[in-house]
Amino acid sequence: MFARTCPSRSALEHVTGRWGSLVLGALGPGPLRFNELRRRVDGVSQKILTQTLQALERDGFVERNLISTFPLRVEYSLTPVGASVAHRLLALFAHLEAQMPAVLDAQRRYAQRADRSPTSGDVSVGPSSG
Amino acid sequence: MFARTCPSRSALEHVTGRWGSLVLGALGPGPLRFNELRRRVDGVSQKILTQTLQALERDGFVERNLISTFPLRVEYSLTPVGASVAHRLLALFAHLEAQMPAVLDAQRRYAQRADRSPTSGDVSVGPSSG
DNA sequence: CAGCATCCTTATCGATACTG
DNA sequence: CAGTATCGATAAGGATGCTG
Repeated sequence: MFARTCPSRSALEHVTGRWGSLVLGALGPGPLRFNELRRRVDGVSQKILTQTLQALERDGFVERNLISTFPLRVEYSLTPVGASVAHRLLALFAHLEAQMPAVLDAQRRYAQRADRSPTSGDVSVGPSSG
Repeated sequence: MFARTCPSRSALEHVTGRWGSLVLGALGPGPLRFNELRRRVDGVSQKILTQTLQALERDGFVERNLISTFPLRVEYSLTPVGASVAHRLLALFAHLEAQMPAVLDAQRRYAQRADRSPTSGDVSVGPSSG
């Protein structure tokens, strides 16, 4: 896993990538359609969501169900393997949220130890053009 | 967590980022020095490792211990919060590795459903210039 | 609604040189 | 050894227009 040549590295990158983890987490409670997913995973663009879903489908974490009505409908759901991964991701999310007070406190203490200019921290999450 | 404006998103990105997760996982068993870490997290450059460690230190997941000998020595270790996060990450890693046969199988089946050209899959992990 | 193709901007990353 | 600073290549990501 720590080796670059290990095939699990690419799967890990899909699962833990910026969007992969959020998509898997969003699908945890149940199936979602493309735009539902897009609203849930706030900030993701159509292109990136498509890419992410394809990578996750290729790895067998996500299943794509095409419903050929009009307008077109596509439902994404977790496979058993994907669900087991999502379960652990959601546990990580919850744990991380629970630790946020400690994290924010650590960030404040870190900012004081060295004189970082107030704008140099990475608080940026992109422009509001989502 | 799924909202872009939530401060936990940046922490999540550090924890689940390409290198953040591997660094936290590598520090799980015990403290490591900079270059030990660099060897363990195969493929990471000096610059990126520095960046990653600084982000993790800022969030309070990693502690940096400077030992002012000659040559200079720095030991990185997990904080209690970092350890709890790393614990869950390592569980995820192990689970992911256990699922790799299923993942590789899914990738093969996916490649057959649509005629992806054999070289278009993302197997790239960069050149061998480590 | 769901997704592809294209262009273009921006961030990521790696190689190099230098400090302590 | 550990880390900073800078530069150039590359890849990720966003905006737009088009298809079914």
